[in-house]
Amino acid sequence: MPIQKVTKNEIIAKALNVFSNKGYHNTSMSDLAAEVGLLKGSFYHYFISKEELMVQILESIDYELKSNVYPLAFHKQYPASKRMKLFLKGLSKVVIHKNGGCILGNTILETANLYPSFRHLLTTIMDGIVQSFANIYLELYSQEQSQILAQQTLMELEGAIMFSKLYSNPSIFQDFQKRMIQRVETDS
Amino acid sequence: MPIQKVTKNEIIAKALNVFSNKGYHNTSMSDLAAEVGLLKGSFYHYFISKEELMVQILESIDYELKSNVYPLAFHKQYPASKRMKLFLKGLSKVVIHKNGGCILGNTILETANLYPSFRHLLTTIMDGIVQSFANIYLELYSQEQSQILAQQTLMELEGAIMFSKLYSNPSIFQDFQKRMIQRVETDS
Amino acid sequence: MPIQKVTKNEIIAKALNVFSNKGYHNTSMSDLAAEVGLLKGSFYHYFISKEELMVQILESIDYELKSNVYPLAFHKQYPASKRMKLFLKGLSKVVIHKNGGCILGNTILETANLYPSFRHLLTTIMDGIVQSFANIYLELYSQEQSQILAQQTLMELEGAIMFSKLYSNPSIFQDFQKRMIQRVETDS
Amino acid sequence: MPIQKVTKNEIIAKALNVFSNKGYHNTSMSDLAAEVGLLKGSFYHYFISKEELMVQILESIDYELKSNVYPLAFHKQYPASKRMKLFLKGLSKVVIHKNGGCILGNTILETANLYPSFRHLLTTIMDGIVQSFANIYLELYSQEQSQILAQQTLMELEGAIMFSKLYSNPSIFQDFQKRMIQRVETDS
DNA sequence: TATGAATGAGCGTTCATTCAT
DNA sequence: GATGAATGAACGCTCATTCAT
Repeated sequence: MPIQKVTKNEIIAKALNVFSNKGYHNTSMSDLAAEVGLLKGSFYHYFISKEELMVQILESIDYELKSNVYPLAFHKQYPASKRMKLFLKGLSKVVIHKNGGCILGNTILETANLYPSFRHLLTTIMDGIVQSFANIYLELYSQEQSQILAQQTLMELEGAIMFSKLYSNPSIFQDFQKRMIQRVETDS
Repeated sequence: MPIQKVTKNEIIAKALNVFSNKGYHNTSMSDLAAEVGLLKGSFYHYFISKEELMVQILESIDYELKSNVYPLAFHKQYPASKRMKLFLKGLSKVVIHKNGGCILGNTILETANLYPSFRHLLTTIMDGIVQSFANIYLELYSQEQSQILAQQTLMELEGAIMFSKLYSNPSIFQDFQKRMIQRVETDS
Repeated sequence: MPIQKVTKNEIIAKALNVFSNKGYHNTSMSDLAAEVGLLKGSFYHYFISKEELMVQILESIDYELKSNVYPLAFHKQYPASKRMKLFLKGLSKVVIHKNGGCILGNTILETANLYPSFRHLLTTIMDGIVQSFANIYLELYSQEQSQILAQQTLMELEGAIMFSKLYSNPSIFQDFQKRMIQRVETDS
Repeated sequence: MPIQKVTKNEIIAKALNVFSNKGYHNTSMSDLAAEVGLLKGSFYHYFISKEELMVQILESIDYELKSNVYPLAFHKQYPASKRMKLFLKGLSKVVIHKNGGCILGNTILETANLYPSFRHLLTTIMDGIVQSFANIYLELYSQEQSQILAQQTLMELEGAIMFSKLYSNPSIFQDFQKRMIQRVETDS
């Protein structure tokens, strides 16, 4: 076998970081290649285009969430507050990158109108997150209320990350998390 | 005397629209010039750079909000719900563009880490909006609670616009507005 | 007015030469720019793409032939042999370039199946040349025979240029010309 | 022992087809590898370069013509017209590919000035074809006249193929064939 | 003020080729 | 013999910007 400097997954992980920090259009293939330690041209052995790379990043996020994060919201034995805490932690790990904000929010605002291939994946992921939140709320609220609360939660989450980024102040997002956990605490 | 084809304000208004729809990095000076009806070279008589143009756009937004929108939230005779309604309407007019979302949110996510000149203006504007919301909430809540609610409101607003854009569904943002108005309704 | 290093027509003339010598695909925009004394990027002020440049080259050939060459074949007072001689000379001047062969033949073989925009122009030009030959033959042959002979003549012309190029021997094409002139000589 | 996925001859046959359709410069090694079912890297076990591949294609054409096609023109018992018919048929089979035209004409126009290694082979082949035509004409014409007619025939053949390609009309080439056969028919 | 030619760097992508495995 | 990762140069083209006119 030939020398393998990197794996596809390593590229996806590193590219995700660069995109998070610089945005889709402001990230060049050179930036990505440099981050990975390849030449620009070599990048195309792994991904046929910049667009396809982003698609695969989003797919890997979708997979990661389905495998490891959504289940946290559906855990049978934990109370809502614990599930909320674990879910937010897991979600943050996959989707939020220091200083760069949330890859989902970033990508939605920058590209949703331009790349249908992105939009479809992004809606799938956002739907999945909302349903997970909704399941947590179901412990305390009606079906309908849970749905609404879940959507609001994700909206506020994206807003909170935006604020954190603008003010370079991570505690804004941490406060948001605490608020969400408290909301589902039943201190009987 | 030479012909003046456009005014600086006209350029700012049109450029704001283009940036809202295409994003900062994905908008070229050619795009802007074409929209305004100037040639690329002529553009530089009005704005020395793309960055400076965006700065002036943000400044004009700041000015517009201070002049015409924040006062709506401080109106002495109107009840909170009416002020909320008027304020949201005024804010949307200045800051939200059809399909393109909110220029503030877009610009924060795309550029806050890259252009300090943008960041300062954006914080000023976001602070102003939060304080306006807070003033509305003050009719019903404590100082501290109003502050928190105001920040949450703006977060959720940005999230709601993001959702509207992703799902191409303006009613998500309209529902958000209704929710905010109801929150401060005191139907005694 | 800004400094003008070159005119569009100069570019067309020089690009025609380069394309004739190197072929369409083997000619890079850098090659063309260098020939003209511009940077690659500057080229795009004159032609929006390589394809469009070739289109305009073909259009200028069509125009040149219509203006100055076809009329030679329709000259009322000259005998067929003189018209043939003048027409071949005029045609060669526009369409054949030393060592590079015939831009029409080259472009047909290399691109006719790839660029519909080229094909349409090429057929127009080839039709015009055939009709001119046919008009010369009409002095001695029937309508129908003239048509056939005209087409054969252009075929042989392209073949003769191909041979000249392959053997680096211009006299092959010159012999062809003599043969064509003799064919319409009426030595009464 | 390692698997041999293809033979050199198979590659040559398939590459000939691709080059015929797309031209030399517009055909990439990836195109060729894909057509053959090999990966790009594997290709270089068979041919050290794109140029060398084309050389071997031309050599194989030369060989094929010498083995199976030229003899048709020298057949002792057949009359000129039958030899012409068989020879044209045999020649077409080796050298002409549907839609793509004649590999010889294509390659001459595109590369004769660029690759001396091609030029030598191409002249050898063209000479061989001319001599075969000449031999057919010898039945009816003088040595000298046969030579001239033979060269003219090949020129017109290449021109006829060019026209067929430009107008996407194979009957132009078929008409040419009929004309050549009739020319040597002696209907006594 | 407006023009548009020119720049030089950079874009995303493809090229022919190499070579350790 | 076959692989496919890697190269480095080049591709066609666009970028933000400059400036003589």
